[in-house]
Amino acid sequence: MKSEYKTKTRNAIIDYLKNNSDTRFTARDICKALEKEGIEINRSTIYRNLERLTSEGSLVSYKENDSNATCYQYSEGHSHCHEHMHAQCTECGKIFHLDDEFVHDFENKVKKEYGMSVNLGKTVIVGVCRECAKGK
Amino acid sequence: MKSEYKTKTRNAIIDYLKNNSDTRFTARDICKALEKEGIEINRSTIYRNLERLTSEGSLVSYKENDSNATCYQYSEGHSHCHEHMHAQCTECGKIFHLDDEFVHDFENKVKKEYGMSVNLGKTVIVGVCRECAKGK
DNA sequence: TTGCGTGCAAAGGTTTTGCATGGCA
DNA sequence: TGCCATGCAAAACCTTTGCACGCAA
Repeated sequence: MKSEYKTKTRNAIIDYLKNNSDTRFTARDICKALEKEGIEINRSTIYRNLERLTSEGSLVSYKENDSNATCYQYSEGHSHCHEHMHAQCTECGKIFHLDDEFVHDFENKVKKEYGMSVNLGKTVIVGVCRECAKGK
Repeated sequence: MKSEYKTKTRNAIIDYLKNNSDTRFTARDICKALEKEGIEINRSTIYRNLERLTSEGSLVSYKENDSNATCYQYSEGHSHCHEHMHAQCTECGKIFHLDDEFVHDFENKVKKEYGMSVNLGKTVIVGVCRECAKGK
């Protein structure tokens, strides 16, 4: 059992992600963004905090196929993100939380037809959102 | 328009992946596996071939959340992998090709409810397959 | 012979780790 | 004061790239 301290560094990171909750960032992105705000945080510290915040459920993390860096995004207070499916726009990075009934229908079909138990929390539907589709 | 040669190296890589088509490998995995068979191939060459084989559609590639390396897997002659959804078992890595009608129903629901146009080829459902579930 | 493929070495980028120092409780 | 967090430097990895040489056609 380990206790944790509240530090300026951790608050700066979580605040920045919270205020930009519709965007995903790499460790590098966050480092540079905070730097512009006059907050200099070492890259190692960024990584250590991102890892902790992710395991605490405040952030979601994932890899993109066209980049070698891990992306992080604020999870918008969805404390039960491991219980529902997500969808992400490849253009803007926005994440949608799919907690509708039809998702469970889909889940059941996959189970029935392929014998696979879907892990909702880890599954990310990939596509293009309405706004980005319009913008083209 | 560039022509391409058939080489022992490329054949060794694609044969290995073909003979282990239910498993995903990193570049490192492939390098070590072939080494055990007495075939030494430079890591750069592995990467260059994996990239080409993927763009040709012989392989599928993706990132896993718990590793920083790109995974590759033989695509089993599914030449239209960009047209249907996939599901992957987190235990054994096996990939299922979901080209059923219920997937399109799901796709339509996501479009209707969230305005998102699903990219079937890039979407991977995550879960645990029947065999791995039994094995536990 | 022509030109693509490979090996080698180096470099670039991401992420991790050890250790001393700094800061929260 | 007692620990946890941070900064710094170094290292571990993954991946890419330039160049000379090798090999397929």
